[in-house]
Amino acid sequence: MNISDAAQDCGLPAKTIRYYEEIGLVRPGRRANGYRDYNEQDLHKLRFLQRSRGLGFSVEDCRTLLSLYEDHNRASADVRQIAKAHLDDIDRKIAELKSLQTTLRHLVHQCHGDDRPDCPIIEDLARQDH
Amino acid sequence: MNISDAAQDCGLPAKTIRYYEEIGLVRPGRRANGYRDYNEQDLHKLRFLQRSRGLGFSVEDCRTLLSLYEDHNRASADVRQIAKAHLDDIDRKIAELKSLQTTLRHLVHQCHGDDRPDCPIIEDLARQDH
DNA sequence: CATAAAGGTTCCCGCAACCGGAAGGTCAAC
DNA sequence: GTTGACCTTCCGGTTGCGGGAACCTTTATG
Repeated sequence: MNISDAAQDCGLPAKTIRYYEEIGLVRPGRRANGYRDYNEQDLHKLRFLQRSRGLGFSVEDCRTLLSLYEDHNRASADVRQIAKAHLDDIDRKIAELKSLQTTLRHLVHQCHGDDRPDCPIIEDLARQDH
Repeated sequence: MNISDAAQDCGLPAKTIRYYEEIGLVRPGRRANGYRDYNEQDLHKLRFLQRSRGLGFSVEDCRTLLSLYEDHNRASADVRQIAKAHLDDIDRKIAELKSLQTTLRHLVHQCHGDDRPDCPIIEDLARQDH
């Protein structure tokens, strides 16, 4: 199967698939003409990567997850630990963003947004006591 | 004022301050020996940048905000529009992250995380029907 | 059958916003 | 005078690709 069909199948751009090969994640065979040739196992991996990346795992996490996926003697604790760390990261990011959201919401709400220069947002940004 | 004192004052790393100069945000004067010399106006700008970046505005947004800050004929609508767009962006990011959070929370919760290979997380990542 | 379009290949640059570190000049203190 | 703490510029790396050039192969069409 050619790369564009594989891309269609797994939902990843061809560029991304080539990149994953370059960093050693999925190495398809090659035809006589040099074209990449994806078999069913390659496609499984690509779909796995698509899904993992879609859940926000870093590419390096995906590499580890993929090796655990293929390791039938894995400990589920290893998988769980990666997922838990990622979840904690997301929790932190959400908390940060919510804090920004609150501040910005107040500022945007206070600014009348007309053609006068008077602006609580700028005033806040220029305040000395942060 | 030397760069490390300026850094101390505004709360930005010296590396960052040099970078901001390189991209034309804050251009301090130079002493005879070539050292950067920050005056009170430069410090104001740096503090403004520190605060704006801290609220998550992109450096390019900060550039615009800084020019509005210095433009006493600005329209507050221009400031508000930037802040509003940024806020919308944050709202979207929070929504995305919350969705991931929900999914990951379920998966992490379902995995017992022991030394057996049986793992709902891996099974989900390997599922065909996403 | 010739040719054009659509696919494939490699390679290299660019993004955002810096950080780390090397090589070298300057300054204050002991 | 020399040590150490500054300062300078420059170069490379980060994450995860995307865009595009230059070139080859396959397929469709007149």
